Amino acid sequence: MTRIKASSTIQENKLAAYQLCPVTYVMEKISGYWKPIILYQLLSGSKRYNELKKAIPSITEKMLIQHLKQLETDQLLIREALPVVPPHVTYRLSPSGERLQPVLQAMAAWAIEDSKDKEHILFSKSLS
Amino acid sequence: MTRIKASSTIQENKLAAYQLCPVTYVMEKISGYWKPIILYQLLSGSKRYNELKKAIPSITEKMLIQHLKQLETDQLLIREALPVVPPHVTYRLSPSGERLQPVLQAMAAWAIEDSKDKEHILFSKSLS
DNA sequence: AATGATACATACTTTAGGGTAAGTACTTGT
DNA sequence: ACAAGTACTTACCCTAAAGTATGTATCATT
Repeated sequence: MTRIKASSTIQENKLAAYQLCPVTYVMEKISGYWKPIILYQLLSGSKRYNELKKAIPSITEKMLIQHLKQLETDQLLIREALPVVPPHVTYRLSPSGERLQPVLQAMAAWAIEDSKDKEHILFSKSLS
Repeated sequence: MTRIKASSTIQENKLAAYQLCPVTYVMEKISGYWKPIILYQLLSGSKRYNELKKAIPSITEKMLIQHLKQLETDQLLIREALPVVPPHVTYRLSPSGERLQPVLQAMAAWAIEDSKDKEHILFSKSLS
C-alpha cells in the first residue's frame, strides 16, 4: 500500500487547517477521487468487495481496497470478514459514515440541478 | 497556469463516470484540496483576492489564483475587476455556486459532529 | 529613486495519487 | 491436474497536482 510521508509542507498545512476550517476536516476524510463514490455506493446498504467492484466498474482493484482500507482507518466504514473459504467480506458505513448521508445527498442533488443547467446551455448552443 | 492533458486513462474514466454518478459530477467541480475551502469562504459574501489570501493563510498564491480561475471557468464563481490602480478584484459565488451552500454546510455540520467524537476519544485516551 | 500595495504570471521541482500488471492463498468443481 | 472464484498484495511506473521562488504592471507615497 502506498505510504504517505509524514512531514511535507502540505501535510503540515493540512494539520493546521484541519483545526480551523470544518470543510477542510471533511476533505481530509473524503477527498481522493474515489472515496465519495464508494461511500455513495454504501449508502444503499452493506456490500461485498466484489459487489463494489461491479458497482464502480472503472475503479481498479488497487484503488478500491486502498480506499476501503483508508476509509476503515478513518472509521467511516466497517469491514466484516467471515472466516470462510472462499472469503466473504462485507463493507458497511459506520455511524460516522452514515452521518455523511446529508453531505452526499446534497452533492447528488446539486449535481442533478447543475447538469440540468448545462444541458440547457448545450442545447441552445447546438441551435446556434 | 498548469494545463491538464486531455487524454489519459483517468481523464477518460472521469468522463465516463461523470454521466453515471452524480457524486462524481460534484467531485469534478469541487475536488482539489482547496476548492471547497475557497467556496466555503465565499459563502459569507464576496471577497477580494487579498481577503481570501488572509482568510486561507496556508494556501499559496499560485494555488489560490489557479483554483479561482478554475472555479470561474466552471462557473461556480464570478470575478469582478474594477479598472483602477492598484487593481481591485472581487470574487463572489455564481448562482450555481450558491446552490452549493447546502453541500458545504452539510460538510461543516458533519465535521463538527465528527470531530466532537474524536475529541472524546482523545480525551479518554489521555486518561488511560 | 526607491518602496509598497494589488493582483496576478511563469518556470521549475517535488510529491502524492493513481494506473498496470502480476502474484498469493485457499478451496471447490471438472 | 488445472481452472475458477474470492479478496486481496506487491512492485513498478507515470502524471497531475501542489509547492518554491521569482517576476510583472501600474500608480501613490516617501
